[in-house]
Amino acid sequence: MSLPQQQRFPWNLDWNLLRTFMVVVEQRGISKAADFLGLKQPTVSAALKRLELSTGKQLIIRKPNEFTITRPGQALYTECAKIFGSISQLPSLLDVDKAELRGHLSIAITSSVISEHFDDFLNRFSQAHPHVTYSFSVNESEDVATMISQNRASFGICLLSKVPQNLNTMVLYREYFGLYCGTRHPLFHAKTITPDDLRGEPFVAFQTEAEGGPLEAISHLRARMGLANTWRGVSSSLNEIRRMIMANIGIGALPIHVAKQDVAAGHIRQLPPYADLPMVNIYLITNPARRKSDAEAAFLTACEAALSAIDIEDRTYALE
Amino acid sequence: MSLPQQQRFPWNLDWNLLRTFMVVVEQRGISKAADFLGLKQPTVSAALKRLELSTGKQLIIRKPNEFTITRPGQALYTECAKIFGSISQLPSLLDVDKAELRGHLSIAITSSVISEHFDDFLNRFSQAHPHVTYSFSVNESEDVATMISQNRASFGICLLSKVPQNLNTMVLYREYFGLYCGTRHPLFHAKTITPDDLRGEPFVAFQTEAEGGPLEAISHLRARMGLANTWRGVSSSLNEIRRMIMANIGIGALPIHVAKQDVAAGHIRQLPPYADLPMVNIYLITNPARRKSDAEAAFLTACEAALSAIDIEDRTYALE
DNA sequence: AAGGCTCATAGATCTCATCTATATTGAAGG
DNA sequence: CCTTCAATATAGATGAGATCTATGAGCCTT
Repeated sequence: MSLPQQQRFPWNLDWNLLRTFMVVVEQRGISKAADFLGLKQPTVSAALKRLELSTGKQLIIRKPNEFTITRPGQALYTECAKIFGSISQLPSLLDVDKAELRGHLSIAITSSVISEHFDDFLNRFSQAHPHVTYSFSVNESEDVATMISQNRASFGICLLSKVPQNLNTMVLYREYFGLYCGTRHPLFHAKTITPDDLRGEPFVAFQTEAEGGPLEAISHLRARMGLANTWRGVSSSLNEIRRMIMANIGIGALPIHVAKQDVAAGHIRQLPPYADLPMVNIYLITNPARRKSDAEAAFLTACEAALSAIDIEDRTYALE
Repeated sequence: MSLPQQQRFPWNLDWNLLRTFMVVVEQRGISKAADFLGLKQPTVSAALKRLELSTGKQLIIRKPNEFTITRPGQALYTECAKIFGSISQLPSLLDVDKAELRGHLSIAITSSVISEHFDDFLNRFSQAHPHVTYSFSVNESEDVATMISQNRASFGICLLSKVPQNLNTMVLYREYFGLYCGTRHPLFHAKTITPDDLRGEPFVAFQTEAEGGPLEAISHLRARMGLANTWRGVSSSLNEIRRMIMANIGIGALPIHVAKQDVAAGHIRQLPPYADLPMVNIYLITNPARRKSDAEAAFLTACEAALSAIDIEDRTYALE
């Protein structure tokens, strides 16, 4: 449970000590800093000692005659001064009018995005800002990335075969893909299924399973299991893949957290393998060059907050 | 004495509340934040209330059912997240090796820089870093600025007629210029001196007193007092101006804090006017495009700290 | 209505930053 | 060599205030 010491640092640290340290450096002395701060000398002395304990570095060499700031101390001072600057500007930053947030968000998204977390977040954001409007355009992942590059939408949500330059990305969630067959498939009612049973089976596939695409890993999985060499059905839409599996056009891959309810309802059945399944990241991408509207900025901020609060493990959708 | 409320903000604020606020936003709730922080709910509730009191803004609308972050709250969260980020990176930042700072500082400076504060700072810095070496090249202000633009020196110290684009500047100190005459000048022993006594008097001048130069204000002063139309001596060096004044080549302007000791020693005498004297800033200029060495970065940091500690009023050299 | 969430409030408690007082250190000066 | 001075460190007392427990109030669900 305990994180490495490095990670805990900002939590254990008393942030006010940074301000005190800044003053000590600027006033060149503990006594002078104490005067400046309206405190007594032992107070500041103790504070500095606490900070040195937290950082694990000697920051200032202080003797009756000497007062020298060590190299770590110099570096720390620079940062403290910056932080102080940010905090100084907070009042004016907060002085935005409280008018209802208005504006429009155009979101480019792929069909296969299914995430409780994201729906939940969207719900909360729309409740908090009832005057923000939304448009969703559904596209293939590649086109989503292109639209964001061309600044034609506020954000994109899609799969990525490689993280593009010039775009900011954050991982919304992760999913695993498993193989499934429909009720009409002979294997659906088999007692046990061995990997060999899949040999030569026809299959349906996402267009993005092609070599070089973001779902490339799925085609590797198929190759590993020895399925047929060519597809029998193809689509870029998750819903159509699901339809084709249930219609028994072929075996196909689905995100297991999406398939789960269909499995529970007895519509489809998962096939081997059950471990080492391909994992895929679903990204929210933005164009840093875009001049963001208030609504877009607020959305991004809220989204970052939401993602910070949830560990990536908890946004990794696996069978529990 | 009391600064505007805005200025006091970073001092009055408990910086740790920023961290708490960040968690409240990310966890979407006071109770959840309390769990996360290992505290109890009323504690966090009180903390948030304190923060809202400090900022003077409602940050979160919290009711048993509702949890909405206001616009100021959103803005604050963004900043808090940034600050948290900086603090998280502190440990690695402080992990610089403690080896003695070495390196060289090449400083381009004008002749007329005379400042206890700067000498004092330089002394302390050189004591703290005995292995740093220095070279001073004395040039006219304009050339100093050019050298820095061309990245041919670490820093420059000079007068500026206008603050240049593309260079960072900070005011080292301010000085006032007064008019002086030497012992051999008839006015030196006059009982009283009226402004009219200066009419038509010959004078000596800094080259930078020319129209458009940084000391332009001095030529305006001369015009106001009705001195002769053309100069009798000119130099870019303060020492030579001083020499010419004492040699009675003409009346001349000197920084009053520099002239003070000569006045006290009976070498020169100040002439009217005694008020509304031209004020001049002496700048330390740096080239932001320069890739700074460790020594240069440390020097700048230390210099910023020193300047932050001393109010500009106290770096304004006037007769006290 | 009852139960279960949420957050706010009140009062008790106890931690810990701050204080006063004193010791230590090293330099400067008689 | 022994003060004096000016700085920092240490020790112990004190008190403000952050934290706790306990309770109340509002709102939703069952």
